[in-house]
Amino acid sequence: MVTLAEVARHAGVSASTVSYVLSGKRPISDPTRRRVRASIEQLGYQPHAGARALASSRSRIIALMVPLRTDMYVPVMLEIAVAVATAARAHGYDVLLLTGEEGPSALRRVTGSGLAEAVILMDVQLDDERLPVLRAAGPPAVLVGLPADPAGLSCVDLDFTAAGALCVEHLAGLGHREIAVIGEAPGVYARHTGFAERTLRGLRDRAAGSGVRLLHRPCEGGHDAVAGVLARIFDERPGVGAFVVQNETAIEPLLALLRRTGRAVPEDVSVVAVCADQIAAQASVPLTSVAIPAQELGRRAVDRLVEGLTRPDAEDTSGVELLTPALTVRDSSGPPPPPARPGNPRSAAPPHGARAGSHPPGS
Amino acid sequence: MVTLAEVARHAGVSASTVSYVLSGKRPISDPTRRRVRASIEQLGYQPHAGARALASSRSRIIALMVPLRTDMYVPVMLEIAVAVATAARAHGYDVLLLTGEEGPSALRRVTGSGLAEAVILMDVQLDDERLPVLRAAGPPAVLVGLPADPAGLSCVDLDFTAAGALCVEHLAGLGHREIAVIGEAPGVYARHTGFAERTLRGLRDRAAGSGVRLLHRPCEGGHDAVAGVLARIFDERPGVGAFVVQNETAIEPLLALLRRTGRAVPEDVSVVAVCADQIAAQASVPLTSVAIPAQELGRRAVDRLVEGLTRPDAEDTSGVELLTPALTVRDSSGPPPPPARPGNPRSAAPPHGARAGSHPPGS
DNA sequence: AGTCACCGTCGAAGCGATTCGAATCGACTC
DNA sequence: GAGTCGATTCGAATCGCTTCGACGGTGACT
Repeated sequence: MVTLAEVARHAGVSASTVSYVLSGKRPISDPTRRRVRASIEQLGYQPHAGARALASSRSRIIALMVPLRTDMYVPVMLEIAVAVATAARAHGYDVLLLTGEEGPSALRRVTGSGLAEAVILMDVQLDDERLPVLRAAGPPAVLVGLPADPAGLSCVDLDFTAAGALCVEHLAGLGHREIAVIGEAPGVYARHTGFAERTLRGLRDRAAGSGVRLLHRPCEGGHDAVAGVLARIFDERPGVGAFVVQNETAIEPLLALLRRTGRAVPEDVSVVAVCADQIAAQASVPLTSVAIPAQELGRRAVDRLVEGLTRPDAEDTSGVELLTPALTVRDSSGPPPPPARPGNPRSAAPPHGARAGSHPPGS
Repeated sequence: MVTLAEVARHAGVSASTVSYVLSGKRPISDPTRRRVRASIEQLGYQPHAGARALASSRSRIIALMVPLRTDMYVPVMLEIAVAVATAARAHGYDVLLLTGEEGPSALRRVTGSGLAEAVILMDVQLDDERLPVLRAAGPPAVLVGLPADPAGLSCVDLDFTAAGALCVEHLAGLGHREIAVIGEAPGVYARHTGFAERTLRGLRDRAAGSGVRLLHRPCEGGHDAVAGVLARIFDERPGVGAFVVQNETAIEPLLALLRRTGRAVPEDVSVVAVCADQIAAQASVPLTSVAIPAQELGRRAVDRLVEGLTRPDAEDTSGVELLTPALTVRDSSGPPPPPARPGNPRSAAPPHGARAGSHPPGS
């Protein structure tokens, strides 16, 4: 392995000079710098990470803690993780992957050993057990998500409340007055995961303000679960004309079930989703949706962290940053069908018909 | 920050003694060890990662390179990544997250700087540009996936050839003689991603050996693409009675389209998938499937790596390890329908019928 | 011409562990 | 009773880099 000293000898300067060429912390004359650069290139020198971390007490590593349970929002999680890694590299940092399994102690470990300078936490619970650790010995940290009490913490998240409001607004604007919400699995609410509850609040508040009736049902993933929930919804509220879905695994089952029961989307029923753009666009009916800006979330988290790391004077990096949601109109939302009139049997409850289609699809 | 020296002073021993207590590389008397342990505990000592890496030239970090494009197999990717992180921790290693973006140079960087001791590569192409780097200056590495020429490399993967064979075997055993394969996006084959081609080979070989006609069609994700592919398949081979799907985004669209065209699964058409178990189980028809053992893959990769790292004498850690696939029978596969006879209009081409269903689902 | 800044570079002192040879202390052998 | 051996523990060197104070030289200013 090539060391700083060898580079120095090769370039005919002292080790410290090479170091300063690399860090730019002191002025080095142009010819010298050129010479050193050439030697570095020629010898293929790479500074030793450990030695560097030891001497400077800066590891240039950010720890990223992803939840262990991969039962939720998986594509978004990975997208955020990749965005974090990419953004971190752009700032010269590397990313250490931590799973939730070790819990709060993992934070102490990587932080206390100087392995990581800072941490990014994903999938934050309203009352997260990792927060006390952060507030106490607090390594610099950014949460992706919003806990119940964000005081003193730095958080980035989508404004899910606004996202919920946006959905209702869109549907109400089209004329809908009865909306059903198909939510995340009950467990998600039980864990008090912030985004789910905030979305719900946004939905409810805006519904109340717009004279819209709202029905919310948590829902496990999978076809059968969705079928059950859907049946109950139509049972309780036969007049429901629009759905808001915040559960990636419920989307296709929902669309399939609507189709099978003869409800056309968007002619008979509108559907709006809160999910990754790609999923919305690829659904069997391209869905009007509020996207979860995974890339942006990851990038912002890193940017905030790095800013706090490089300028420790500006202590005001804490605080909550909520990204403004955007609703993309696709093919799944439209005005409610006209009220039932003679000769038009299909309004709230579509007609019963045979179940089978005939020719091959697309023909 | 607490240092080794402070612990030593507190325990009344020398620094080296503390070090040996920690590493166990030399015998330490019981009372001393106890005393040192107590001091460590009391002071909350944590060894400095950088210093340790410098002195021992072992960073206890494994780099994990995930592909940048997150357009494929996302859930599996994340599951493997998490499994790798978990397994690595069990061996006392941490995991550094690298994206494919930086390409081969990222390998040189983390490896040359001593940041990571070894690497795990995911999403390996048949002719991967990262392989030369590995073969040349070769840091210890394990590939998850199988390149064209695995000579001198350590690889772990599912035996996709066997997986393909297993699918055909299962369907042929049920009596099917015409099978259509809905594959990954054309781009995946164009990139020569090993697993896709190997699965295909397994399918074809076994089909040839079992007197089964096979039709393979790559397929983009999303409803429309699947519709097009499906139409072409039925056009060319009206007698197709079974599908093998290796494309997570095509599964639900396929099921939906089959339903819509009046083909019941498994009565009229059988479907077998190669995908994550969870997806197969949660599909609108629980799918008979060959699972991709993500956890196992991640764990094996780490185990191999750690073994090679701790016992450098046994140089035989290279070589290919293919996990044996297992087929789980669920609800989507069954014998083909009896040949058409008078009064039974539905055989290869189901009857044309009205499109709408009537009552709410589940009622 | 002498002094003062200042620029560019050097030398040396750490950073906090690991590791190897050597020292210490009883116990035991001859 | 001196020498030896084994079990422990200590001291010092080392890993490769950063950083701070110091030093020589040049140009400006008086």
